[in-house]
Order: sequence, then structure tokens, then C-alpha cells
Amino acid sequence: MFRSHTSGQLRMADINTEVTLAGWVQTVRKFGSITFVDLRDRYGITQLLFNESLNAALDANPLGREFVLQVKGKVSERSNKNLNIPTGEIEIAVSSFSILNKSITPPFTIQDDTDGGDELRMKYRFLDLRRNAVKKNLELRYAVGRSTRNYLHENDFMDIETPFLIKSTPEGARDFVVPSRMNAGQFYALPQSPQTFKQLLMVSGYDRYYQIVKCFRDEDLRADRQPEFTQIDCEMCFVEQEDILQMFEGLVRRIFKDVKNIDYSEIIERMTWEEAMWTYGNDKPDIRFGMKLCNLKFPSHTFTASPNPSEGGTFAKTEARNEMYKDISSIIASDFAVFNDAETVVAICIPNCSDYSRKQTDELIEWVKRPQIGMKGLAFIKCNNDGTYKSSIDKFYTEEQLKSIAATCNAVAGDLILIVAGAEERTRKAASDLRMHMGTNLGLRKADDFKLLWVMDFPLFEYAEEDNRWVARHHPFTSPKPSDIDTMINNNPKIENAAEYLKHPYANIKANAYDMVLNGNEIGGGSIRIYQKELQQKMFAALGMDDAEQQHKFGFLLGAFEYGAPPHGGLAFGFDRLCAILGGSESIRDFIAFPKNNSGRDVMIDAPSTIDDKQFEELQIKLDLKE
RNA sequence: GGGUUGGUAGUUCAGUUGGUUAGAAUGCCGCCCUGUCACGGCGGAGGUCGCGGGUUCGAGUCCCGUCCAGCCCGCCA
Repeated sequence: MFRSHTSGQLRMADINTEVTLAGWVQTVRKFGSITFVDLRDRYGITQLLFNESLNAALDANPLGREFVLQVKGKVSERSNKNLNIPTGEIEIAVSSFSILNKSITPPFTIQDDTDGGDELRMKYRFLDLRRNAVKKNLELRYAVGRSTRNYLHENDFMDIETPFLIKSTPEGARDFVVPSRMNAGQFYALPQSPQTFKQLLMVSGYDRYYQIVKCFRDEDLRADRQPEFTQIDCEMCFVEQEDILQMFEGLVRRIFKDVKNIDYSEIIERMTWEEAMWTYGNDKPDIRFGMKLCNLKFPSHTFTASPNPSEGGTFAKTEARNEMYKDISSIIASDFAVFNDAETVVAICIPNCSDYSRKQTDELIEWVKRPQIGMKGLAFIKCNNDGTYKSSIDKFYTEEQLKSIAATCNAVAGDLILIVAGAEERTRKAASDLRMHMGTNLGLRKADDFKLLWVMDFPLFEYAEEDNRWVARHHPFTSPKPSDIDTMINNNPKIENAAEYLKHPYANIKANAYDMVLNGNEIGGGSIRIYQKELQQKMFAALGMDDAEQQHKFGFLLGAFEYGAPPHGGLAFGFDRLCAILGGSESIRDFIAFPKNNSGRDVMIDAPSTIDDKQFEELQIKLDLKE
């Protein structure tokens, strides 16, 4: 028996028990003739006391950090207690010890506040994982997974594995490919998601499926994006959108309860994509704080009629909306060339910031001028507490006009209005980025404050400029809104005038698709799928696939749809990201045991790497790298 | 593909206007210490200033190139 107890287990009640512990040496504190050692394992730290009688043995077998140590001894009450740790009232009076293995000096300290930098920690990830801080994240991940499995199991979902070696269908993200030895010159692809397999499982009648599953995408990385990542992948049949939303609201509430002990009982807000873009400039808005966008000028065709579930009616018919904004539009249309030439002018009202100094406003101007934001500048209006206005556009607008702009922005005395102007898409995004930036600056984005949101009714198609064609915004299996099916069937997808693609009927087709958003992060997304062969073919055709290509890429799916495919839909959560947000982190890396770095490298095992000539021979592949 | 920040002791960092022998903390090694728990005290070792080139009497510092890492944009159905 290596150990009778763990290092996190023993308490006052265990006094005088003879125990055997095994673990790693955290620290050695020598006091002449007595020595204290902190012994660490996954469960905690227990102090060991080596008294005078063991000095000769310790001299012969000196201990060092991270040595693997086994000790026998008696649990004793400490004369000086450390109430900061659970085992702090006791210690082990060691009677004998054995060094099970030595360690060289670790390159960084195995502590919560380690001195190790990211690069080093990743190279020695096996040591980093010994740290409490990382262990806690993996424990949280395990808890989220357990909670998920329990909930889905209780709701009759069945966990079914799907293959990793599948067919490359480069629609959307870039595939990772794997050469086939037995089929020389041919390649498997690793799945970007089990999408088509879970749909086939629906055809097979497994009406509630789930899988916590690895997915692979060969795209550039970010703090919250890894080339291999994990999804909670779910699909149901005989359901409408509402059934799915309800089911997975339930899952998220359960996870909050199980993992964070939070009763998330409030209604989860719903917002159309158009509303999100109009009021937040972003399809995954952080609704923990206000500072919504104030649209002062905009292209009249944007965000046309769109149902708004939260108001039970229409968001704003184009004409009615344009009428509503007529007055402010005419004020904005002054002599100020920047606003006059701009397609879009958007303001954000920052509460209680009218006292910003020149330096602070200059910093914001520099911030929006960075290439990542790409604005030419930033105008501001300070709504002073004395009722006057001080702005960077005083030359172009009268006090009365500034007052009207401020009123449109719902600004009150003490507020600071920031205004960006330019091309619609970029400006809206810049306004959104600025809003998030200010939210962070003002401390309105607290890691322990959680706000869920559904964003719904996404556009079905997106325009791909480089190919001058439509691409599926979600994926090509997403169904259009029933009311838009005719538009899709009766119109030619061909785009005659690339500059005016927004006027093509396809630009306004909405999808039965929904994203779940948590604190400004997309944590899950899904859709009601197409289940009729004809509509699916129409969809593929809309994306520019002829019959032959459809058969080559998705013949299996079209074929399956001929054998009684049920109506179905589903959703997938980004498991890593969900864990990171619940853990209060922006980066998912610390919630993955062995993550890759920014360049997609595993610096610990040094992958990817070259392969042997013999392997190339077996694959019948010759390496000929392009310049 | 682009932007940006960084790379100096095992580690985390400082290093002024270009100027003597590149510093601190921590870790490591040695000695001392019977109640520490961030133990303490004394002493010691430890540097290809990422790499290459240039400017200069002189470069960690300035310039050019390059590699690596972090963050972001593009990309990510």
C-alpha cells in the first residue's frame, strides 16, 4: 500500500492515527535539528515534521522540491496552527520515509502565483498542471461535463460516438486532412463538427443525441480559439425552435446551478440578429451593461423589416424607421464633411464621463485609429453638468443642434458622447468595439456577473466577395424561415451586381438559427435543419454547387433524406469557451490540459513535426514545399 | 496575410540622453538556526542582453532584417 490517506484529508479527528502518505515535496523548511516538509498531492498539502532522530537519514537522502516522497508517521496536533489551509491544525510526525523518485529543480515554482511565464509553463505543462490554479480549471471543466451529461441523460439524450476520419467538404472552415495509406492519394478530413452524422442519426430515429466531442478547424488561433476544441453537440427530432431553446436553457441553468451554485432563474432575453446589430453593432452583444448604439445616420436599406420577439411585433419597417430618424438625420447633415461623407454615424453615450481630460479623449481617438479598429477619428460631445456642451465638433454644430444630438442619445448632464463615422459595416463594428472597450474601462464587465441572451433569426446567407457568391452564414444544412422559402426557391441566386448585393432578395432571407450568448461571447449555436431533399438541393445550388458536386460532397445526406428524414434541429455549445467564462477567464487555454500555442504548436511535445522518409513512402507522397 | 507588445541570470523583471566591471527579487549551492508555513541570518555561483547585419571612438540601448512568444484584425459554415 503506497498510501493510507491523501494529503488533503487528515484533520484533528485523526490525531494519533498511524498513516502512510505519498506525494510531492512542495517545500522543505529546515531548522537545525528539525525539518518541516509540505507534502502535496491532488487533494491538498499536509505538513510533515522530521525530528532530530531522522537527521542522519535526511543528510544521507536530502530532499528537494518535487521529489516523490512516501512517509509513515503519526497524525499530531501542531503547536503552531496554520488556519489558512484545511489540514493546518495537524502534522505528521514522521517515523520513516522513502524517496520514491527524485526531481531536478523545476524551471518555475509550483505555486498559485507561479513565477513561470506562459511559454515556459506550456513547455513544462506536466509541471504546470500540478499547480492548484490550473487544477481548479480542469476540475471546473470536469464539473461542467458531468452536469451536462446528467441533464442530457435525464432528458433521454443518448451519447453516440461519430467518426473522426471523415470526408473533406471545404464549405466553411478549412479542414485538417489526413492522408490514407491504403488509398494512396486520397485523404480523410477531421470533422469540423459531427454535423452530418448527427443528422443521419436523426434519420435513423435516435431522436435525442448528444456528444461531448472534439472538433477540428484549420484556421488561425486566438485566446479563445484552438485548432482542436470540444463541443457539446446535440440534435433532436420532432422539435420546433422553441422546444430546442427551452431544452438548452434548461441545460445552461443546470450547469449554473451545479457548477457555480447560481440559480439563474431570470428569463433569458431574446433578440433578433437585426436588433442586435442595430442596438449593439454586434451579433453577440454583452448585455450586462447599457451604452447602446445611437444611430444618427445610416444607409436607408439596412436592417429592414424584422420580427422582434421581445416586442412581439416588427422591429421597424424600413420606411417607418427612416421616418423616425428623419429629424436627427437632417441635423447631422450639416457642413461637417466627415459626417456628410459618411455612410453611417453612430454615437455611444458614456454615463458620467463628461469630465474626461484632453489626454483621456486623445487616448480614445488613438484607440479607434488603430488598424484593428480602422476609424479615421472620433468625435465627442461633453454634456457638462452646468447644462452647456463642449465638443470636438463645435465648429460645425450649434449648441442647439448638439443638444438635439444629446437628446437622441438619451444623454444627461455629466455624460460623454462618443461618435464614429464611416462605412456602415466598419463603423458599426468600431462602435461595438468602442462600447466593449468603454465597458471594460469602466469596470462594467465583471467576471462573476453572468447574463445570457439568445440571438435569433440570423441571415441565411452571407455574401462572399472573393467568389461573388452566397455562402451559408451558419452552415448549408440550416433551414430558411418558412416565410422565406418561396423567396429562396423563386429567385436566381446569381448576383449580377456585386456592389449592390444587399439588394438581392437572398440578402434578406432569414434562417431558423439561434446563438446563445453569455457576457458577449457566443457559447452555443444551432438551427432547425433542412430535412427535405429538394430544399437541401436548392440550398446547395444557392451556394453555387451543381448537381455533380452536390452528389460528390453530400450524396450520402441527400440519399438519406429520401428515406423518411424527420424534422429535426439542434445546437452545439463551445465547451472550452463555456468553461473559461464560468471560470472567469478570457482565454480557453488554461481550461485545456494540453493546449496549442498561437501558431498551432504543442511546444511540449514539439508538434507538428516532420515525418520519416519511410512514412512518406508508405503514403506514396512526395514532399515538395512551395516557396 | 496585416497590426501591436515583448524577448536581458534557472525564473520574473529593471536597465536613464548610446559611455567604467549589465542590476534587483526569487530560485539554486554552502554554512548557521527546535515551531516554521512567502521561515530567518550570513556567504557564493550564475549572462551568446533571441539571432544576423549596420551606424558609432563606443550599442542591452539607435537603424535594417529575421526568428520566437502574447494580444488583436482578416479568417473561424
